[in-house]
Amino acid sequence: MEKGLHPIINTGGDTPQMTMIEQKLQQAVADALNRLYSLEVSPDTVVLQATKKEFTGDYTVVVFPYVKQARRSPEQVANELGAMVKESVSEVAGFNVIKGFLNFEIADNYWIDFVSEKHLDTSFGFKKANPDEAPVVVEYSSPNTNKPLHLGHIRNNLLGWSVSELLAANGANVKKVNLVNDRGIHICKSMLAWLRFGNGETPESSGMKGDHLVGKYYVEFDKHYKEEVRQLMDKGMEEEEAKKQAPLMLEAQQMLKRWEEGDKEIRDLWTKMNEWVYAGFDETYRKMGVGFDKIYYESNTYLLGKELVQKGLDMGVLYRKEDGSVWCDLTGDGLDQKLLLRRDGTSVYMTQDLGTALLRHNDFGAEQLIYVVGNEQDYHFKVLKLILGKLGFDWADKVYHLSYGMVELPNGKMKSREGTVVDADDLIAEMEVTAEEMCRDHGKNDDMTPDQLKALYHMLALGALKYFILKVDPTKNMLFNPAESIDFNGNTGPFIQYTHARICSIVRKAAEQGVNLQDTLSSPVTLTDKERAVVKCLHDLPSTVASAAANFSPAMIANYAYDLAKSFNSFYQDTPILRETDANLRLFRVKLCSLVAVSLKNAMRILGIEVPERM
RNA sequence: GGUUCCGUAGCUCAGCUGGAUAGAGCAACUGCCUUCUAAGCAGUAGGUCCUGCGUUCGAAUCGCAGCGGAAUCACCA
Repeated sequence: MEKGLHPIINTGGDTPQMTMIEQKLQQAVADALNRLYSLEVSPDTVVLQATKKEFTGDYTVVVFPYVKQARRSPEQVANELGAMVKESVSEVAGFNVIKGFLNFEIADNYWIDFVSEKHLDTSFGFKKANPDEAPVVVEYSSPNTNKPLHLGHIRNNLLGWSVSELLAANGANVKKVNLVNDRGIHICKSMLAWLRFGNGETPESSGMKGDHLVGKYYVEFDKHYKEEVRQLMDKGMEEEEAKKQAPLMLEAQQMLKRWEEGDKEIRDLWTKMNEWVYAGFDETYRKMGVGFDKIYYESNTYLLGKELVQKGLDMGVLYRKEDGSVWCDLTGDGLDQKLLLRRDGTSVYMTQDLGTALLRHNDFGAEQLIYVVGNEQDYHFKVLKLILGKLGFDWADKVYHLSYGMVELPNGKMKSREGTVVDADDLIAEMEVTAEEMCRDHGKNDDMTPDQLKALYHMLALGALKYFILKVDPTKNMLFNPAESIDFNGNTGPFIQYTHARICSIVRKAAEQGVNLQDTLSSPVTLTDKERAVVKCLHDLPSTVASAAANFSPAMIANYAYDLAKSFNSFYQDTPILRETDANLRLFRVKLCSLVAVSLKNAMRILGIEVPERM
């Protein structure tokens, strides 16, 4: 990822006094280095890391970088630093040194105060957005209206939604937008096939979801088109030529031309079929739990793109070939010539993307324009930014392509022709069935109403699916193994949902027993190792949100939620909570539980996953 | 062929700007439910971090080369 292009992510801490222990330590170490050895060290370059489990301590400073200049042995530097920092930072209860590693132990009181202050804060981990700030606009989904959504779109939608939530959690003023690719040759193919072979079939007459119906005719087109190409080739035509000359293809191109000319008949058919598709998409979006602040349609923006092309011609940064097609010469940038208008004057993908970029910039005055689009389009976005720059837009560098990896299946890539696409609606439906089976097997929810059960199945199904996809680094290609995706054990969404439900159960019972979370602790408590591990994990949430946002990586949030859940379960396994007889200790532990529940809920919310109070 | 990305346990993935003995889950094997939800917990086994060279006190992480894989280089989107 091009780090230099990551702009404007606000990475400050949220509530200073509690999250600044790290900075405090770094500052103290830097000061000590200066006083002891006269070294000028910037605090943020002090390497501070969590102490590994096998050593005692909470934070570790690596002193190797300073030993040469200090002219002391690593151990000596570490000991001298440790002693001085212990004096200056009240939270430091002690330290130990192993080789060049200086391990600081933080006083339990610090952790206990942290839990006491935060456990009732339902927005723990989130920063507030400033509504006056220029927004960050995130485009995602961007479907074509000629076929239903599939697994690839699912990753896009989940990522787009989650990254938006993530940036918002980190304090950005986020606007989610969708750019519907509702025009173009692909739609004409569906329309043509429907006219030719459809016999007037509608979603109502067939009982088929609109997007699936239109998709059916897209496949139908391809089938007949292939047949035509084969026939031409049998007559001795070269394949390349046959693909151009097949009557269906010529007719589709003709239809596109008529569409751009505003032919009423074509436009009416187009409107009708697109409406079918939108009704289908809306249902899928609703089931996935994603949505948008604004929806753009390319049919409304492509003309602006054409105007831009004209402007580019006037400016002399674009040129027209003899056949009438318009191009941009990018050879000076190490790239190639790029077509912007076809010979027949119709626009291509790039043309309309120029238009939408300008429109969006004008609409929002955005600080940043993020496009969640697969890495197969890396080249496209490189070119888009270049051309915007050539057209004289100084905001071209605000365009950021959030490029994510492809989804592969165990037996290779998805190919619509070979019927190996995983349909989004089918997948969700299967997950719901699995969730229902799992719940039945466990039999823990027999007293829930049918509506409650249905909602629970849906929540768990989506939790499993979303977590499975979002837990992997977005920039990487991922393998979607259906068998593993429906697993509810281990590093999965339902595991985290389950942990949340368990905690809710404890908190409910605590209330029944008269434990009042508003009460303050009557005396200090002594933390067990497992408690301390849980608290430290909780303490990391704000900084995890900040770094996940800086990296546009929901995966970092998913991993965090998993670590927290695991840490909690380990604690829960062998630590009495409600069974604890010391009322003060019991109160602390319930507070701790409550903060874990809040943190899990908030982390999962960033992923677009809801958590149940019972399951 | 040019460009870009990737290569960590049998499989799927973590491993933050270089730091201590490389971690999880799944699969396999052992234990733990008369006790707060066992969708859990604890443990065993499993590694040439693709290979080689280099930079460094220190490399899975940075650089170069090679091998292997993917994407892209359309008058498709």
